[in-house]
Amino acid sequence: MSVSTVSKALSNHANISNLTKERVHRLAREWNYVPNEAARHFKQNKSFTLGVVIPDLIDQFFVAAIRGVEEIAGKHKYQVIIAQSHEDAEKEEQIIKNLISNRVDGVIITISKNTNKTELFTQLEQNGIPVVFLTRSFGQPLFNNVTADNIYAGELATNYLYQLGHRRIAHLMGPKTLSTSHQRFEGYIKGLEKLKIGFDPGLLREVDFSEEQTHQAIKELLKIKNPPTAFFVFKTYVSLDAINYIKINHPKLLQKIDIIGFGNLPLIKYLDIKPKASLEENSYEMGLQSATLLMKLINNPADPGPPVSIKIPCELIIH
Amino acid sequence: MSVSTVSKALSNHANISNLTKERVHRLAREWNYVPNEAARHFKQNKSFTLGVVIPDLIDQFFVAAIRGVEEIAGKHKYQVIIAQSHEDAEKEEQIIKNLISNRVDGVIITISKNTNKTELFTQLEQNGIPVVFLTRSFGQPLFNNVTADNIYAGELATNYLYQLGHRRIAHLMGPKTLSTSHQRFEGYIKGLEKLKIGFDPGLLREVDFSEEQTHQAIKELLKIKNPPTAFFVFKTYVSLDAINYIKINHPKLLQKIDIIGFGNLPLIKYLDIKPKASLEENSYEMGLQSATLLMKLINNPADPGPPVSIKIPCELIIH
DNA sequence: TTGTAGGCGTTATCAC
DNA sequence: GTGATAACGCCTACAA
Repeated sequence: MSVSTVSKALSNHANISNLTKERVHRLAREWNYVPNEAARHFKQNKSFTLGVVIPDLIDQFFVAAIRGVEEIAGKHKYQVIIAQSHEDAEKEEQIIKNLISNRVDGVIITISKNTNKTELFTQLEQNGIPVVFLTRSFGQPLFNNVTADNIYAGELATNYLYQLGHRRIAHLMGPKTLSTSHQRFEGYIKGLEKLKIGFDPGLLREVDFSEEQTHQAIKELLKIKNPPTAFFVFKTYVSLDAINYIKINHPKLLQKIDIIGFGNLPLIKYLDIKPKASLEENSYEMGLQSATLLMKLINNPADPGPPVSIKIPCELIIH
Repeated sequence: MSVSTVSKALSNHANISNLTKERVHRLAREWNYVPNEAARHFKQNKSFTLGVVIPDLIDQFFVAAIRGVEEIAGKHKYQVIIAQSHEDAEKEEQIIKNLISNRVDGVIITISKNTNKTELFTQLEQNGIPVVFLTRSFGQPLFNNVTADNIYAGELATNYLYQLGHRRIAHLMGPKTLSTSHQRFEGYIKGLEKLKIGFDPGLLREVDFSEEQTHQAIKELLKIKNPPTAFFVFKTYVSLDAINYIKINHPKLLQKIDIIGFGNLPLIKYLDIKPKASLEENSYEMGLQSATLLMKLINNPADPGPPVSIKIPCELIIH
């Protein structure tokens, strides 16, 4: 029996008789034959692999999102390679180059907070490797992206804090490089406007996710003349550092201050002093959607069309 | 210029003149040439990839260990593929078969709590794919493994609880399938013996890491005639569920009960009611060591030698 | 120092 | 329904 017959039999080609197929499959099992995927990839010029590039696995947001990606990838018999940039743009560049070398069929990426060049990503697309931006994206030019409905969620949070009686609501904004930061800030502003509270620039601080900077921001904000009684925070990990700071330095304020951040993380259930509420970003869903979109792009390479933007709604979870 | 000349030039082969090398490298850069790793892997029958199979990325222990693996892999220009079994032995089997198909050069695995067959792993080794077991392992037959010094750490914990005045020290043991569970239990027993407190089987419960089972175990233990005042727990995630249960159902006991578990997780810093202490497993170090061992095995396929066991010491971190 | 040829495992194409 | 063959891109032994 020839190699080609065997190959066809194994892939259940229509031209092969059932008898032959059965015999081949039986022997393959008997001899523990394992097809060499490397050869297959090489021949087909496909790797059946998705690259996922994220800042850090310690962030439970990404863990949930990856679960969603794996779910979809598995259904398409695709593998997933996970790589962490550790919020370092250079490391990220290196990872992407590696993914190109390895001819991944598509990339899902949450860019690092320091990433400011779009060239690498256009280069990926020019190499026929579609890219989907997850949660963080650039402003322009637009790439395919799946993001939370940040603006609306920002309004939601601001509004809820107002309902709780707060009139001095501060915002800890994310790094300026991220579109996400601007969107969440925009939601905050919109919320304030609708509530007829003016925006006080004195209540705004930018944070880089480091514990020190968060502590510094809270310290400064609590020192101003008419200090905030509530904080709308870029993400829950930052909220936790904020709470820790207040707990230690202003324990009496703890009861009076309310904090809301993005990310309804599993670890919250272990906390005793919880944020007042969290914005559930549905990160698993975001993973599902970005992988679904990516698979679509991979399977229709001819017609990429204009960049797609998918917005996932957030919910306010009160703790 | 021929293909082979170019190939040699790119890999800085000795036989190529410097002039040629320079010219080739320059053009490669200019034309954005990226070598096709798939072809290379195929030809060399190597993938320059390590497979890492772990139960779940939500567990910060594994995230730190992976960081260590990536560190070493990167130094050897190896890629890392991460896959999660979600503590499901079948899913794990599927993952490993996939890794074999993809001809990974080596595997680091933390087996699921339900894994009881060793065949797959001998099969991997028979396929020339070395395996290193991380933290969890089988009793016999022995495979290469990197584990915490569980027995000594168990003694350490038991002893510390005794120093705090406790005489009724319960143990929440991990699943019986895991060698780790037995080792930690052994340490507990040894500790008790050295302290001249007899082992009371009534103070032992097995947990499967689910919240319900942990709650049930604590519930039962607090109901017995002479209930425990301290708990030595298989891992910190279980400790947290235990603390939550006590907090809700026996708030008055909270001050009197001390809990120690394996795993000095980053999330502990956000907790207000912390475990009394945690055993620092040095998971990053464990990742480093297992990857180093694996790279050694990959690079010396001729002489595998007897299975290697590496023990990483633990420290008791008091919160 | 450079070029030639063969082969790695799989699949698509075409001939039988 | 089955078999022969070429081709994918890279590497390497050997020839020139």
